[in-house]
Amino acid sequence: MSSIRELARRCGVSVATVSRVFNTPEVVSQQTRQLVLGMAAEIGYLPNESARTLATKKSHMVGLVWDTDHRRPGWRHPFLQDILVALKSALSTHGLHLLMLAPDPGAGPGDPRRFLRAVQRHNVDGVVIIDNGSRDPAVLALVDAEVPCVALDLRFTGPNCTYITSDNAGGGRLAATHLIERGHRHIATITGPARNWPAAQRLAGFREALAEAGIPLADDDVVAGDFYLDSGHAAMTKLLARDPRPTAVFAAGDEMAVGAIKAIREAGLRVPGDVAVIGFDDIEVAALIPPGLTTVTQDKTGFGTAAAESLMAMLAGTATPPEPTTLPTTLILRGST
Amino acid sequence: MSSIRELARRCGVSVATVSRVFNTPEVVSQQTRQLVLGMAAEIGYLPNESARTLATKKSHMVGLVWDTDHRRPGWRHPFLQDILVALKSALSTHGLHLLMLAPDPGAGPGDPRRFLRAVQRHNVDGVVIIDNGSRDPAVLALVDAEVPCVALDLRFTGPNCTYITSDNAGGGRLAATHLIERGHRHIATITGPARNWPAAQRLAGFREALAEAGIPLADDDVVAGDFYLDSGHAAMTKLLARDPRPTAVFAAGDEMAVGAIKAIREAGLRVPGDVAVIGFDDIEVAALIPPGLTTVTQDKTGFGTAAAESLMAMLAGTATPPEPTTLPTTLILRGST
DNA sequence: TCACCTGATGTAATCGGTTACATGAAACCG
DNA sequence: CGGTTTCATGTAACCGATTACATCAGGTGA
Repeated sequence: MSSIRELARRCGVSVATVSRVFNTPEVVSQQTRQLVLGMAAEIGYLPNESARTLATKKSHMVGLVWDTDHRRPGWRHPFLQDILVALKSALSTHGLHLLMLAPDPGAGPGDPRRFLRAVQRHNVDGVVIIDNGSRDPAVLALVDAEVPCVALDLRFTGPNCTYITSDNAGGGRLAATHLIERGHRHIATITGPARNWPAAQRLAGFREALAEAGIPLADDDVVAGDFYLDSGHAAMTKLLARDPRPTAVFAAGDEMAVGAIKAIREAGLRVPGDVAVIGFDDIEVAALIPPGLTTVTQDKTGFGTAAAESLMAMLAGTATPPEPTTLPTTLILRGST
Repeated sequence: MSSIRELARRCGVSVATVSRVFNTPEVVSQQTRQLVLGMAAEIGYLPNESARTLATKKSHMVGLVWDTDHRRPGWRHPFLQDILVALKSALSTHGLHLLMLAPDPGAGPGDPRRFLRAVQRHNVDGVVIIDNGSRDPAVLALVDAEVPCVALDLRFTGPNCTYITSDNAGGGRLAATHLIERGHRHIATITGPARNWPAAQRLAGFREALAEAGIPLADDDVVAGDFYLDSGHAAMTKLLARDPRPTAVFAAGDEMAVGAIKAIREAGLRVPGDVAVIGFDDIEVAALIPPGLTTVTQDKTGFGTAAAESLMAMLAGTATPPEPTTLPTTLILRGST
């Protein structure tokens, strides 16, 4: 691989001039610029990023901390996967590469600095966190560090940290309103884990809209799941045992909604005839299962672009991190309501 | 950030000794090692990877080239997403980080070297290609380069390139055998694009097994799709118009299988009563749609670990790339057959 | 004519590591 | 006891860029 010295020698100029051609072309004369560029193309010269990073401390890489908790395989969650790939393309348009970080080999498996160390070693310009809500100390260590940091679908803040979430409350409200408009008056909900913030917000919005419409929500009509299929099935089974049974259910996640539909069918009932179901997330299955799951969609592409933009703002060197971004949610009508 | 010189000064040793403590600890005396390690922990010293890479030309990063063709958004395919995350964790266990490469900013959008350039600039130790089969020149440029390279679910070979695929022919055979055992004698298939190698292999295996059982396969019972849902629906519609109509269908991808099921239902027929359906891939939906899709599963985790191992072998410096890996496929029984 | 500015370029220190080679002390051996 | 190993460590060149500062030629204005 040819170095900058080699290129400089061939052009009969100094290394400084070559460097300027690539970094501040406007201070180099037309003539020299052409010469250097031409020769660079000819011998296939490419600046070495490691050397640049060493000198400038900017790596043009964003570190991704993903799925830190191996006991809860968040990586299987299609929603998070969609966000990941959206993030990658958004960063690409800014010329940033995404480094999926392995924990630092010098740190033990439980070391709270295992990701922070990896971040520091690699001189990444910023960090994005995608995780399924486990309050892993290794993640919190990042949030408190001085590296610019953006958390996706998690409410983390810090001196250099902001976050992106959907308008979960608005989405919950959307779901309730839709069911009310469809004429339902006895509506139950399958919510997420109590300590999960997005889940709590969805429930809060849902509650508000019901209250505004003067529709009561009994405690027994609120059942918690864990966002995965089986919990939705179990919760729905419980709800079907109620008397009178609810005519509609809002599940705070699509997988749980699918589980609920399964339970309803197994009870010999029909969707949406006997019980209407609305979900949240709009993952791929939502469109594929019959009769099609009506759901509140989250803007996965928006997560990616918002994260990239927040990061760019912080890289530009603002004093305080940008405000958290809240992405609008919208209703997707399908056959289940 | 404290440097190696700072640490050496504090310990009263030379930088060479400190470097040895981290790279070849066995040549350093117990005593000094303890001293250096202790002081390193105290002042929070971490070796700078950019500097190491500059000196050693090993970055401990694997470049990922993902979804090069924006007209065909392969990133939406759940199967590829599953492979991606499996790859990430497999590499983690080897202490390798995964760098999702953006095209080199110095190259135009159509430049066939836009990924190769990014690879070279960043000194990545190897490259993994995950792509939806578009024969993008920018991908082929990588395959022909001297950087170790592994292609996933693509049949690419080169001087330093090997690939991982499933036993697609075996999977096709599995599907056929299963349907035959279930008593079907008129079996159709929805295959993938003609030029797609995995699709062709699945079809070949399927054909063989039918032939061995003495069951004919009419040309009209073979319809091509493009792996996406709608094409499966369209293909099935065509097949249902046949007289007599097939009693079972093998779809070479789960999304197409789901589309087929939809078409069958819309025609007022039942799965598996009137038409049995078997898919390929085992994506998430397969388990979620009623009645559950019987399918041939690909080992996504296996893709990740095999890729990591092939890469490790090449990094160890073998003369020739390792043989391509073929991962076994297995039958997953669910309700659709 | 001289002092001064401007624009293009060069010199050399620096970023933070690795490593070939040199050094020196202690151990070993006949 | 002199010579040879062996072990632990140090010295300094090097990896490939960036950039503060110096230099120098040509142009400007008084």
